[in-house]
Amino acid sequence: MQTEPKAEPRTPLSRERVLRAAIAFADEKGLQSLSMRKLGQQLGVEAMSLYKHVASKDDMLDGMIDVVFTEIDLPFSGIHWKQAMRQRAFSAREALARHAWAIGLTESRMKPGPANLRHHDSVIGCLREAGFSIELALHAYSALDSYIYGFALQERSLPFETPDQVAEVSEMMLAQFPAGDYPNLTEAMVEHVGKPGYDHANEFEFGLDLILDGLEKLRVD
Amino acid sequence: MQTEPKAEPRTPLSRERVLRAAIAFADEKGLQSLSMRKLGQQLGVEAMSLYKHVASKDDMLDGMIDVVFTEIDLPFSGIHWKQAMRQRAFSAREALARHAWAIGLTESRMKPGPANLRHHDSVIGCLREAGFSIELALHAYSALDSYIYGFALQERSLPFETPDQVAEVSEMMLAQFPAGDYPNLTEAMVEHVGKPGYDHANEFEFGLDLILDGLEKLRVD
DNA sequence: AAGGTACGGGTTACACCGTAAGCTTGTCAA
DNA sequence: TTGACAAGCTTACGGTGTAACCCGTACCTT
Repeated sequence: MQTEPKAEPRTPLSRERVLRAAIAFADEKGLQSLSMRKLGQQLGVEAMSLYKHVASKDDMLDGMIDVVFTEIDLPFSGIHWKQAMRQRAFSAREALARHAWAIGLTESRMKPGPANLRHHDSVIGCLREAGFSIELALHAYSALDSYIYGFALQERSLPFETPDQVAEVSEMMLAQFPAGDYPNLTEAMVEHVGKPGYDHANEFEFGLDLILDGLEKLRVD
Repeated sequence: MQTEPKAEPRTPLSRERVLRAAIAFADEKGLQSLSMRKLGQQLGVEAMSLYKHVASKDDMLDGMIDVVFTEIDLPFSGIHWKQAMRQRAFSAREALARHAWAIGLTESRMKPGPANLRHHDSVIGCLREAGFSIELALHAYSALDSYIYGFALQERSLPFETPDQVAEVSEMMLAQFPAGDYPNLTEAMVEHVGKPGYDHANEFEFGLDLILDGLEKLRVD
């Protein structure tokens, strides 16, 4: 039995393809259950074959993070810095919500990839151009990114997504307390549930504008 | 050979002791290398014995997080809300810096422990007492905690700790760029390194006060 | 005192993990 | 033709979380 001449023209692997598949897997099944073996299976390949395109699993995670940074808009030039920072922040929040696993990979940020560096450079450039001093630009960047990442972190750790789930979870938690244990929290949750118009995007904007308005006042005109 | 009557009076395990040992281990060796076997070894016990006091490793991680929350000061009552929030924020940052692994365990926050709930209740109570409406109190809490956690997240992912390391890392990164790739980032780093007085605590306060000042203006008197 | 029972340790075993080392095969240049 | 090389596969090793089970001791009930 001779080997067939052109049996399977399967598209060859590449770092790009491995990273995209890994991201898709993590988006769907969670970072926890992403293993080299399962990823290989998904790609129709043995686990060890992945190592031809990726130095190690950690290297793969680094690469995945940098792809996520690719999806975050750079601040647009030609518009007011505040508007540029707002749009960048929304874009970042969306990307981090889309890839909930990314925010937890803090180890990977110690070796920032090119997309990450490019992003840093672009944001600092935008602020400098708007008249911020170097120190103030760095402070502003730190404050904004801390807020953005922290919000994404909290959003990700919420045990609900839809308003229905909010109500459901609230009731369960309220029923679990000995009723008088957490009075302020209880009050807040009851009030919270009573208002169906609550939106995460609103919540995000509130803190973001708080910071942006504060920065505007500190800027040197 | 009969068994000795009172050979080893080793202190018995308990959930408390397991959690404390796990925290100490994670503080020292990192969360990555914390395994049930190694933790058991540290406690002079087989790995499986830990499961008599802890339902699973995840349950242990949940417990560890709640212990960390125990170390965060509740907002002091009897002082100005702004001061209370400031001290709480500093305390939280310290605790999260002390236990760098804690910020990454977002999964565990989906099942908040009693210390966590108590903290929530206390903060909301402090803000309500200061005259914030329920909505504004929740918005304020969200903004502040997003900032605090995000700052801790970023601080943890910095590849340096001492000012010497800052200079060292800066030079390495600058040498690695093709010199003109990231002009703004380069300028910022050069400037940054030139100023030895830079302090993380300052950076933290900057953003924190930005938010607190903004909140003060929104509060209903 | 006798028997039961619950607790807190240990032992073994299993399925899964990342990856080092070496093997095979197809492609293409010399 | 030959030889190098890239990109797959196979095997194997040490580590992981944990289910299932075993066993001595302490205490409670009768």
